[in-house]
Amino acid sequence: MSEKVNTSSNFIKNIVKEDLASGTHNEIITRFPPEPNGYLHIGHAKSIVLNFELADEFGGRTNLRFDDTNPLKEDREFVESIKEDIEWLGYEWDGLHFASDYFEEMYDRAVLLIKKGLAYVEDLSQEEIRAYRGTLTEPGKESPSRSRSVEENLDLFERMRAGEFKDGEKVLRAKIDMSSPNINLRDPVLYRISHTRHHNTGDKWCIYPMYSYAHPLEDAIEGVTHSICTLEFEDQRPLYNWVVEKCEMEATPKQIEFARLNLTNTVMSKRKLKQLVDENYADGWDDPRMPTISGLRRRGYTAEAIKQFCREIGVAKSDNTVDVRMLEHFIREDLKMKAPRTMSVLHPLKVVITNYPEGEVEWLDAEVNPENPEMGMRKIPFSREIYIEQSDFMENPPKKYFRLFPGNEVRLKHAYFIKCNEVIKDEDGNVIELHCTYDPETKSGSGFTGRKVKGTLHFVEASQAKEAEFRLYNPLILDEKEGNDFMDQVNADSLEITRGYVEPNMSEAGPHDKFQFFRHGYFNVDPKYTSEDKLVFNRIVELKSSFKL
RNA sequence: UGGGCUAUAGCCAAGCGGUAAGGCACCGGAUUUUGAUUCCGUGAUUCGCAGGUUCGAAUCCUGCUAGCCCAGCCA
Repeated sequence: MSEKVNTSSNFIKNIVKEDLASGTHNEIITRFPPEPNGYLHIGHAKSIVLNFELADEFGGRTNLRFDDTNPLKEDREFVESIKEDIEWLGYEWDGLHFASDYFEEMYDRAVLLIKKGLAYVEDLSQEEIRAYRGTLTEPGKESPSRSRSVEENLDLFERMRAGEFKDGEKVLRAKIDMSSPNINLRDPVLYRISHTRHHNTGDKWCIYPMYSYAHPLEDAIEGVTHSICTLEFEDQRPLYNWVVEKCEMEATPKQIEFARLNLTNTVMSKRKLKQLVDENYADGWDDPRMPTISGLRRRGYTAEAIKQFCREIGVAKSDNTVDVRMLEHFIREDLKMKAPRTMSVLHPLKVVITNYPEGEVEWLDAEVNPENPEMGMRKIPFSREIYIEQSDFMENPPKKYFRLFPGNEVRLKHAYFIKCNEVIKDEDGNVIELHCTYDPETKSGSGFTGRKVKGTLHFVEASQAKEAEFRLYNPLILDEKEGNDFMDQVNADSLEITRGYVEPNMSEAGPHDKFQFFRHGYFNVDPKYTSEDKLVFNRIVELKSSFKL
């Protein structure tokens, strides 16, 4: 299968085309700039696909840059998992950088700002700064520190760096406009003091730059031409441009904002995902119900399906909530030709074929994937005792029920027609076994046309069956449930674990092998819980079905 | 209510003054040894609303309405 190319347009692509046509840029350079303080999720994937494929389409380059300007929250652990996820998605970054690589240059540029009278060291406390900032509708007022001399500012800033002050005692601010209607321009903080060890620079620094100061410099230093971020940074664009200009950066990156991804039945914020993990609603960040890249991977989503989804949802500026069924569509489409078909019984019901010879096992021919004949054939056993799905039998079925019921005949996939003659129940009245007869003339592939049957069931032969565990997932979040707290929307039934049977040849299956369980859906061998003597499958997604009881 | 942004079908989304792409979902129908797949068909006289400009407007102008974001020494 060849990689699909996104031919559709979006406003960012249009900007890039214009910049190339006008000669503003000869090469496109983008970057994916995660903060190493958590795991990547499908929303990040949207940004990753956008940045990497946009540059690639126009022969440009994309850097991976960790925005590690806040050592209080960041950790090495996350840079490794982020790199792993990007690589798994199949992208190769051009340069691998850290914001912290540029701390020295950022410091020098701050000194430049001070010398130009465009930055000053603030004595006011955090609370006072907030009070002086004004409100959304009222202008702020200027701090007494604002009129400090360049010399004094230079001295104070140097002493901030030297560690002479405690956390929060001083701060470096840009001198812009305290009465700006855009609050981001009311003398924003550029540097704060934090005597915190940094995962990259150790104890070298005790002052750290703020995002709004650091980010534009990082982009400019790397020669990024199009700095793509999400909508909430729109108000910061004037500040972004101010920093690039006043710091006299050679390159002039352009910040472009797009709407982040929202998915139905899903929460995407790091805070909420963390809460689900911390309160044990999820089995870690890679729980198959999580929208994290690692969760989707464990669930069984392929990189190709995730990427194709990201390409097809488009890029725009309007708030959006994409139907999660669209994501499901792309994994079905990707696995349709790739995944071997196999029969598994998730909720077993024993069936005895009373007219089949005892002790005999015959091996039937079955296609591995009828949609992809190149995948060849396999052998499956058949004998007197088999398991079928509990939901494939009803003692008193409604109309249009094509499956097994007393007196009805159905086809067993790859095998024979069987007819239900007797229902065995336990003392509580539960159906525990069926007695059926088969018709040897109806063998699959024999060309039998004597009579037709409405239903085809899957089965697993009992003596050769291999036991397995199935983990059936439902949405973690229920949109239709209302609540003030998103935790009220957590689905109490998001995981069903069953034990059943798979075909004997499944003993060869290993972690991350993907299958289509006939009439059920696509499943992935779980890499965490599968062991030598235990096969565990994650249901990636069900097959679509128009069947309604 | 200061500033920024957004509004095209149930959900995404293209469109850039010449008469509404595409995908998902849904619903029909055909084929089917998966109630799957595949195939075929169906939905906007209309683009948040109201005016205006124009031979012609989703596209330009004016006014309104609704939603999202901003008052971290987070990113």
